[in-house]
Amino acid sequence: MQVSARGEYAVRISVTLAGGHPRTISANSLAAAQELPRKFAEVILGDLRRAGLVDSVRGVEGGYRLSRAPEDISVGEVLRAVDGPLSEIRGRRPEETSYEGDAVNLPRLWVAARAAVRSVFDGVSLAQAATGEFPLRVAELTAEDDAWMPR
Amino acid sequence: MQVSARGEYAVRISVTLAGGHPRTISANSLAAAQELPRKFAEVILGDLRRAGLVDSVRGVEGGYRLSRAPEDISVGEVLRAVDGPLSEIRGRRPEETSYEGDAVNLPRLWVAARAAVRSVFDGVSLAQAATGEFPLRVAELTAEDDAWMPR
DNA sequence: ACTATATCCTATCTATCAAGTAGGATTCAA
DNA sequence: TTGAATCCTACTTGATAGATAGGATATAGT
Repeated sequence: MQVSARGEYAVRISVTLAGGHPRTISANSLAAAQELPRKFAEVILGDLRRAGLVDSVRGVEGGYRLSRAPEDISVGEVLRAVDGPLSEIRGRRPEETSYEGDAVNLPRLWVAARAAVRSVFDGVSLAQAATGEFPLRVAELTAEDDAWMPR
Repeated sequence: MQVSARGEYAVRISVTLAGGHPRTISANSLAAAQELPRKFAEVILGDLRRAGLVDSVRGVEGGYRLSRAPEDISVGEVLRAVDGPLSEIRGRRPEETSYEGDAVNLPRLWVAARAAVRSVFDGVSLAQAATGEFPLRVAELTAEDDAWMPR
C-alpha cells in the first residue's frame, strides 16, 4: 500500500479544504498551510478538479473548494483521483490476475487485500479525516500497539 | 497497495515451493511452472535466500526449498523480503508521518490502512495460499461480490 | 480601462527505479 | 570429468515520480 507524494499531498490538501468548507482557498494558501510546493499543489488541484471533487474559482478572491460536503467525499476517492486504482498487482487489477499450478488461488488473496484497503480508505470521509473521528472499525485498527510498530 | 512484478513473482515462486515442500526445486523448474523469466526468478530467489526464507543447494540436483514449514511462512514475509515494507507513505513508515493543521490526524489513518493490509498478508501462510484455504477473516473479505468489482 | 491576484495550460527537466538481460565463476553429485 | 545447478557482478532500457518554468486567461475591485 504505497501512497505517493501526489497521493499524500492530495489528501492533505483535501482535508484542509474540508476544514475550511465551504470557503474557497487559494492554491497558495493550501500549499503554505501544508508546507508543500505551490506549483505541484496546483497540478494536484487540477487533478482533483478534473475528477469532479473540487470546484475552482478564477481571478482575485478565487481558489478551490470541495464540490460536495466533506462528509460525502471519501479519502479513497481523493487517492484514486490522483494515483489511480488503490490496488494493483504488477499493474493489473486484482480480479484480472490469473495463474497456473500452486498459484491458482492467489487472485482471491489479492482481492482480499484490496477489500481490506478499501474498507479503510473508502470508509473514511474527509470530514472524519479532518476531525479525527474515525469510524469504529477503522479506529479499532489503530488501537493495538502493534499497529504502530514497524515490521 | 501496489504489488510489483518482483512481489508477485516472489509469491508465485513461494507457493510453488510450498506445494512441493520439502522437495528442492530448481530455478529453471520454478520459472517454467509459473511462466516467468528464469534470470529474473534467480534474482528473486537470491532475495528470498538472503532473507532466510529459502535454502539453496548448489550443483546438479540442486535448487531451492523453503527454510521453514509452509504453514510457518506468511505471504507478508515474502513480500517484505523482495519489496521492503508493505506500506509506505511518500517513502516513509506510516507512524513516522506528521502533519500540521487539519491534517494532524492523518498518521492514524495511514496506520489503520497498514494494519488492514497486514491483517491479510501476515494472516495468510504459504500453505494456505497454496491450498486456497484462507482464514475465515480473509475469506469473508472476498465473499461479497463488490470485492471483485473494479472501482 | 487598469491592476492585482488567481487559475489554468503546455512544456520541460532530472534522477531514480523497475524489470529484465548477459556472461561467466563457482559448486557438487554421479 | 562432466553436466547442471547456484551465485555474482555488471549492464541496459524505458518509464515514471516529482517537480519547475513561463505565460495565457479569468475576475473582482477601483
